[in-house]
Amino acid sequence: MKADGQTTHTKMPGEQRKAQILEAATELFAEAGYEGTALRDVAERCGMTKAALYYHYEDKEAMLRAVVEFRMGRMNDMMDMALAQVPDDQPLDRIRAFVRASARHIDDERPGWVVAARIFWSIETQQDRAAVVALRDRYEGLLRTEIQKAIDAGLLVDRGVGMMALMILSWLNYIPRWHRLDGPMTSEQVADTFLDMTLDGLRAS
Amino acid sequence: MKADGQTTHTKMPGEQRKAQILEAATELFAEAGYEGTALRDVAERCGMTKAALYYHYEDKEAMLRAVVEFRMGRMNDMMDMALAQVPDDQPLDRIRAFVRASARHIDDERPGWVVAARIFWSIETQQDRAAVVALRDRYEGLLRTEIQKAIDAGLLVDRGVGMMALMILSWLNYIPRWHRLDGPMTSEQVADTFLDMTLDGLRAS
DNA sequence: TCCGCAACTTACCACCCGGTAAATTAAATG
DNA sequence: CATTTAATTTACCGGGTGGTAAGTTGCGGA
Repeated sequence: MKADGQTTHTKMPGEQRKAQILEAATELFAEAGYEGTALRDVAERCGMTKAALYYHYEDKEAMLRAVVEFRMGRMNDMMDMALAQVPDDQPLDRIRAFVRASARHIDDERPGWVVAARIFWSIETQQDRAAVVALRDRYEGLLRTEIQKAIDAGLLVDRGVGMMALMILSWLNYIPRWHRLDGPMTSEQVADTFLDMTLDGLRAS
Repeated sequence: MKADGQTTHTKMPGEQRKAQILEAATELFAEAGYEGTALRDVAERCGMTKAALYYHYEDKEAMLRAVVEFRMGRMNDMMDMALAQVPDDQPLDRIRAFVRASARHIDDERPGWVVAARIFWSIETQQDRAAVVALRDRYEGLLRTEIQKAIDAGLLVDRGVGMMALMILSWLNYIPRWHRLDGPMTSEQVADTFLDMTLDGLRAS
């Protein structure tokens, strides 16, 4: 029994705790990076001790792996849902759906996005890295597929699918670098504007 | 005198040493980040002791500040030189010169670029941060100026100078994230392609 | 020649990190 | 109510970090 009258720590079922740790770690990793985040801080945010984390995750890197895989999976799920609502034969609309859904995700779950886009490079283990890269490729592949379809349908010029996708993904991924959630535009509006510019070009006719 | 027959450490004039430290720190910061870099490693790469660093720089953050300010200044110099070679009344050519010079810089001095573009966020002190942000704004301002001139000359449509600059800077800044120096294209070629796409748009006429 | 100062080394400190072992607690089970 | 076990705490460790104090080296100038 505790000597003083401090609040007794409540216990939680393992599954619930793991999820809680995952979220805390996501936020902290996004703020301070993987190496910049101390396990003590993760524990504190969960209202428990650092040592207790080791009951749920083998070590720090296992935590990182879990966080990244969860976020990447979630991102792919979001994209699938967004694309499912647009007819298969409207590639331009599907591209816009992809871009919009990504931007919405950037605003709604910014820490999660940051982890999936930036922090995952901190994974050192070759095997884990490969698994995560595969998920990332899947996400990017969704966009490439639609671009290819749009080219085949004569809707877009062919500048090389890879380059075209890369340019869109570049300004998309770069949004969280400068966009403020309390600013005048949502990320979705920004992405919409960028996509218009990308499709129509900046040159005066 | 040293007890054994080890090579006596050569001394260097302060200015030269400071530059050497700056370069070593730049490379290490770019590789492992600010927090991920140990001062001992910086010292080792310079062939000296960790403690000796403190003779030249007050502390680690002062080193970071010096590194970032140097790189930002250099970047601005490069842009000035590149722009100086294009007539003032050819804003489209000047935009291309800006983009190309930036891309060349990305390949020629990648660690320096990484420090100027990413690592500088590690500066905690508000004052130092502001000074560096000012240099960054100056760089971006050069592009915005040319875009505005191009709009005024009727060469570009007006989608908002800020947004237009932001889109170009996005894919530019994102290049080092994926581009490999040993790959098939130079960053300059990539940037050239991206700029063509940005100006003319992806949509089939 | 010797002195002075710039440039450096050695030795150390306090602190924080990730990780571990063993004891302890809360809660479900019979 | 006793037992079990999942969940957690306390106490600790080795190692690496940024940073400091005090002594040492070597070169340049009077």
